[in-house]
Formats: sequence, C-alpha cells, structure tokens
Amino acid sequence: VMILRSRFLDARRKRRNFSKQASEILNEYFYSHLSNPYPSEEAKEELARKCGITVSQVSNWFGNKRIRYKKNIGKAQEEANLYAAKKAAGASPYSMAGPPSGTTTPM
Amino acid sequence: SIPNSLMLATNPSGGGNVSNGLTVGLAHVGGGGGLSSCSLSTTNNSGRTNFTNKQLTELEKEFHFNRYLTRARRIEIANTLQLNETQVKIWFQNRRMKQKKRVKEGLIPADLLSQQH
DNA sequence: GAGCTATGATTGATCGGCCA
DNA sequence: TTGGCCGATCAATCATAGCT
Repeated sequence: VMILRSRFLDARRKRRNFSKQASEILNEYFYSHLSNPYPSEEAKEELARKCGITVSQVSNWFGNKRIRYKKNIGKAQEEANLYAAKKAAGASPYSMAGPPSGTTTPM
Repeated sequence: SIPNSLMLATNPSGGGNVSNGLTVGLAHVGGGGGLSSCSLSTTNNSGRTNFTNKQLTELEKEFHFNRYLTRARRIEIANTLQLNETQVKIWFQNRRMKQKKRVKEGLIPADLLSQQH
C-alpha cells in the first residue's frame, strides 16, 4: 500500500464536500429510486445542473453511494426513512422530473 | 424481477470485481517497504493489481505516443513490464476513457482525442 | 492538534452490447 | 464466431474535510 505513484497533483487532494443542498438533492433521488438507483445520462445531467456539480461528480456520488449503502444498509436505513418521510410529506423542494421507482425496502 | 436493485450486488451494466486469476508479479501487498519503484507489480487480496511507478510511467509514455496498441506492441509491452496482455489492454482502455472524460470536462484540449502517431 | 469518521476521486478489473 | 473497444459500474483505496 506504499504505492505512491506519480499522483502528486491528484484531484483527490483538493476535494470539497458538496453543499448541503446538493447532498439533499442527490439523496432524495437515490432514496426515491432505491429499486433502481442508476440514473440515466439525462437524469445525471439534470442532477448535475441542480446541484451545481459535474456529471462525473454525479456518477461518482452514485457509485460511492450504492457501494456504501450496500455495505451498511442498517445504518443507511435511518437515512432512507428520513428521505422517505420527506417524500411522504410532499416537502420536496428539489423534485426531479420523471417517475420515482423506489421503495424503502429494496436492495 | 428487480434486475437493477442493489440487492445481491447485481447491477444493470455489469461491473463487479469477482476475483480473477490475475497474479502477475508478487502475489501480496508487501507490508513495509514495497516501494512502487520496484519493477514487479503486486496483487492485493481482492485481485486488484497495484502497478508500479515504473510500469505506469512506461504505460503513460506509450499512451502519449499512441492511444491504441497493435497486438504486437501489446505483447512487447506486456513482456517488458511483466504484465499480461489483458492487463495492458485494459489499462489502455481505461486510459482512453480517462482522457475522454477529461476532455469532456475541459481539463485537456479535445484535439488529443484525434492525435495519432 | 490528534484521532476517527465521512466523503469525493481514482483506478484495476468486470459485464453487456456493438462492430469488423 | 472471435476479439477489441466503449460505456457503465464495482470495489478497494487514497487523501482530505469535518467533527469530537
């Protein structure tokens, strides 16, 4: 693991956490599409635009989210419930076009 | 009936890292001093190869010379770097995708995609 | 400031689809 | 039918952000 490689200018070193609003938008989409958390290219573009990040960043976010959700479903369940409740309350200021296809108990 | 569910680690377009038989070079991630300047790559427990700095440098050099490899050149590079043909092929494939992504994000000039030596 | 967790990015490798 | 490439994704890991 001492592989240092020539990554001195690795972008990872300059990362910034996404804004809270962006995270809300992404999580909202993720948890409302739990049965198929794979946004299309178009959906990614829309998410990127709404979040103020790049499509690649949206892809990275979903890639990380899917893996980490799987690794700790129990912990994530809490978050899932949170977004499920938000959705149920209709308080979705960041709604996306297109039909949600998720439930809270898939995966 | 839920092909795209994350359940059971299935996904729509493949992926996944079912450990394969790739075991080029040393078959273990050295604990302490394994600096990447060593010429032999190492493979971790998940089957992922850790290319050495030397291997990466040579691959990059070759890529900048030509984004696509002929079969003959691939074999040559594989032998030189002590990697197998598939690893070299996949590395170039991933490298092209990486370059494409960077061009798309405006990080590097688009004309690189059409350069051919 | 140390220690630990959360999180965005990178990358070797896999999978399905397409094409010569 | 075969092999290479593309596009998307996985999974592990890196490096930093952020909280205690």
